[in-house]
Amino acid sequence: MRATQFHIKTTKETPNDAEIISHQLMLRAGFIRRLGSGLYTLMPLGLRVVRKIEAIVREEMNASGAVELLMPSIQPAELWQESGRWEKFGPELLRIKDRHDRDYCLGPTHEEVITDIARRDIKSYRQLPLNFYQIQMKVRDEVRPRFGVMRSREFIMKDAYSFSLGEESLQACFDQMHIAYCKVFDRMGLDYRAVEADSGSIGGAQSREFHVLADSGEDAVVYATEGDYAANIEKAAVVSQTTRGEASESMASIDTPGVHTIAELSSKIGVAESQCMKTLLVKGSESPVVALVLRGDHQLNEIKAEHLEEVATPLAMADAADIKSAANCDAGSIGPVGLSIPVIADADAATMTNFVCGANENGKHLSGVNWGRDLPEPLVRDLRNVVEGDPNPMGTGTLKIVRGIEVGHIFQLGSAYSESMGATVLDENGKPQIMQMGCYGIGITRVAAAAIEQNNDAQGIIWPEAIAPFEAVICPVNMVKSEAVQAAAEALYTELRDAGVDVLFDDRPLRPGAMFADMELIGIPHRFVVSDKLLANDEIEYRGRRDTESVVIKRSDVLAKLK
RNA sequence: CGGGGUAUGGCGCAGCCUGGUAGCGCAUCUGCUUUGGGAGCAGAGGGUCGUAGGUUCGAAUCCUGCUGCCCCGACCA
Repeated sequence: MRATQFHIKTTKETPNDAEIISHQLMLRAGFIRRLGSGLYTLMPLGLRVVRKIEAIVREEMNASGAVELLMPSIQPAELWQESGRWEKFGPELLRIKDRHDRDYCLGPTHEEVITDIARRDIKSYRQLPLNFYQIQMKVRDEVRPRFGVMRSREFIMKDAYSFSLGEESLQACFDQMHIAYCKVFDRMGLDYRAVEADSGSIGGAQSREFHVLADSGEDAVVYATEGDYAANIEKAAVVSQTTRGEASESMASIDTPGVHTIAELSSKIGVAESQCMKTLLVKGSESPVVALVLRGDHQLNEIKAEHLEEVATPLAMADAADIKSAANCDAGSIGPVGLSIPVIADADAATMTNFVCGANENGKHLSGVNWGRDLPEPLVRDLRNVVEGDPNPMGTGTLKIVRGIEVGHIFQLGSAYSESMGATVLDENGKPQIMQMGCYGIGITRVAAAAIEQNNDAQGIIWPEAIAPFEAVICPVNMVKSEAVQAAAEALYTELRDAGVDVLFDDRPLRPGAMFADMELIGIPHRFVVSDKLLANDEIEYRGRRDTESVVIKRSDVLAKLK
């Protein structure tokens, strides 16, 4: 590709509304252009990157035996009503009406459509297992789009759906996707982890997320210092090792006017946060509200809480009126003593002695409180997020926490959709069986952003070679004045193209400094400079994007640099 | 959904407080010079100041409504 026939539009200034580095660089280097909140045009450079990511994904999906198709992005409401998600999905589902006033949505995912196809086309166990995939635009009306294509309202996703007879076959499909995903991210040269994840409201089955590690990641990923345990913090189990000591203080009331948070309480009365008790009221499934009790320095894990049968799904905090009627005080003064609602304590909270908690009276707290003596023993559950240093649930080492960007998710759906939508096949006995499904996603556009988060410097982007918009660039110095440089650059361009290199020939009449700066911002992995001075010795200058110095090589050694 | 901010040429901003002919940098175009790290000089084009009202002799500026966008919060006891 010749730069004069392409479209390169870079800017020195950082757009004011881009917060993270990948967003800033993608805008500055001209990979994306914002159209509206969470809506981006993929400019020619950006589209090249996306196409390379897609190609790798497509190759590995095909190699795994999956079959590509393409489903509509507009989906009739009837299908979603059938699966029950028309009501469940919430405001993220962008709903539209057509001219006949019929309801549709813009697909945020395609389980309903693929299940509809499967139930029509797949009639016999002999056709199974089968794995369909597509690479397509998804639409989610995000509460708050941000970080450019990292969390946008329209994005490209590869989604695959497997159909199996029996759980063993489902597990095999799942394992195969796990392997395929590792190959995909390995080929892209990304630093990633496959972690255990919560399976969401559908529940039960296996679920793995693939996270690219980066400080700007929106998720917390937990891994063990020894062994290969890794999990999303939403999922990571706490193995409590503490045991309860003896009660040594008597319960007393203390005045705490204006104290509403654990931090305020801790500093006001000079007691460590870990000695305070945090009491949260949430909507219950049977009783109107349920109390969740945690050590003051621990954080509630909402996913774990939501999975409790006593707690309403989805998790909802009690409102002011609920709190008033259940605890007879306002938020900030609640405590577990004397409550007549179910009290569920985190395992670590349940081993506390002589703790401080709200008195269920505004402006008062209680100190020296002890389970069993001052209030009934609670139900004990794992309610909190793990913290660094917690023991590995697998028994070896301790846990560390890093930030990750979720770029892939593989997930056993089981019969969640096939059952409600009647997707059955006849088994070898001629009996109808519900198909077992799996679903497997990769956020294509998000991978591009994640790769930049992980690979950049002060000059700009440093693309991993496999997904760079161009593998190499030819930079002629002062080509307008030198026919020799022009001829040599053209010859090199032809040679590289003939060798199958995806090369950009920067034939714009720019000064060298401007050209180099552009190419470094754009992040092309290999640069070849052609100049009169070098040509005199039959030489070319080479510089890898990560290199700090250029090297002069023989003209004949150019191709070797790309191996 | 709650709070805050913001809207001025393609981009980034000043001007607004204290009303009086709309300005700067980048980018763009022309010419000359320059040509190994985002060139210099000279010139040029480009803005219904988000939108609808109001106040005023006069509004980018003051007031009101609306809209877009951005940030924070929506894990808290």
